[in-house]
Amino acid sequence: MRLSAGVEWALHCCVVLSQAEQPVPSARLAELHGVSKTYLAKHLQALARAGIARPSEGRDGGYVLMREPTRITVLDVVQAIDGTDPAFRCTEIRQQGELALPPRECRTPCGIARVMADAERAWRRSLAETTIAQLAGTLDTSGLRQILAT
Amino acid sequence: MRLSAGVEWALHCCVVLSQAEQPVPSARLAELHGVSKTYLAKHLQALARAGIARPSEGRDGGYVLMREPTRITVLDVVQAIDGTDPAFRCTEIRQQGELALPPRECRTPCGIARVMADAERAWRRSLAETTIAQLAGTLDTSGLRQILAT
DNA sequence: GGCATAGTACTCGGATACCGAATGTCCGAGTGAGCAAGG
DNA sequence: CCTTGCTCACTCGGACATTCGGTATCCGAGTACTATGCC
Repeated sequence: MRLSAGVEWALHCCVVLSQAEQPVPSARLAELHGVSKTYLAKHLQALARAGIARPSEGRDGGYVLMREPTRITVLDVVQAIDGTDPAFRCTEIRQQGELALPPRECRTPCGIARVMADAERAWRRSLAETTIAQLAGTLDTSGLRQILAT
Repeated sequence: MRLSAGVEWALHCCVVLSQAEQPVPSARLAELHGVSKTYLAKHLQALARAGIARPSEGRDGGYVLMREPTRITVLDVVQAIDGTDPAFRCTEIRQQGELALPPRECRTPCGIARVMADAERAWRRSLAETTIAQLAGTLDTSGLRQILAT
């Protein structure tokens, strides 16, 4: 199980955007973090599709957060980049092969799928407990604000 | 984020093995579940490397669980197949690019990495709460035992 | 009848192709700001 | 001085290569059972 590197990029970008008063272009965000400009742009598009950031075009354009940083959770960003599909997908192999169960015994979810779903719920609940604002609060943002002003 | 299909296969196989009194060959396990024999064999090797199942060779050989089903958790199986590497890997981009932090401010883990690690801990804790024995207890094993006896 | 031995069929194990998704890159369409000219 | 139109640089957005891990397969090495022949 592997999480896309874009998740890390997007989270850092959201922290930066939470401190910015003006739109920040994707190329600028990439420079600030030392990552690929074009590939970061792709992930920022995902943030826009999810309603987390809003792009503005033309000169002096860039991305702006659409909600207060206190109302954007880490889970929101992770799901925007990585999608909302569950990591574990039950293929119902209990209905396949020699010891296949009859369909009428499969009205309730497979026990294995239930355990995996519970674990992912716990994972999502944990991620939803932290907001972008809290992340920004854990680090010194004075230097960040100064750089953004220029 | 996507979990290997082998995880589902391995969990089902462990449930079957928990009900078997004799070694069960990998090819037989594949038939029982209607999955690829050779690919399942690969995952069973992973279970063996993790000390969950033990293979015996030669005729009438096969796999046997190495511990009581009550002492094998779902997490054990998931980590045997999927590995123990965390899904989120911090690449320390806070030390890269224009707003790189000085190394002395990076003695403690990045706040983002901490949040992600906490979530994965919650995920693992949830998976560790269920054992193979409990999974086997949720379904009717009479038919399974009968098929295994033949 | 008991035992040694050779045969055999069955098992696992690692080395080898294949495929899809994540990663990374490029160029074109669109837009807003700024400047210049005219009133 | 204000308005209006144009220009232009800058932005995003989607379409196009490349790399890597998961998926799937095959054949060889090794072993335990079994049948057979001998004592």
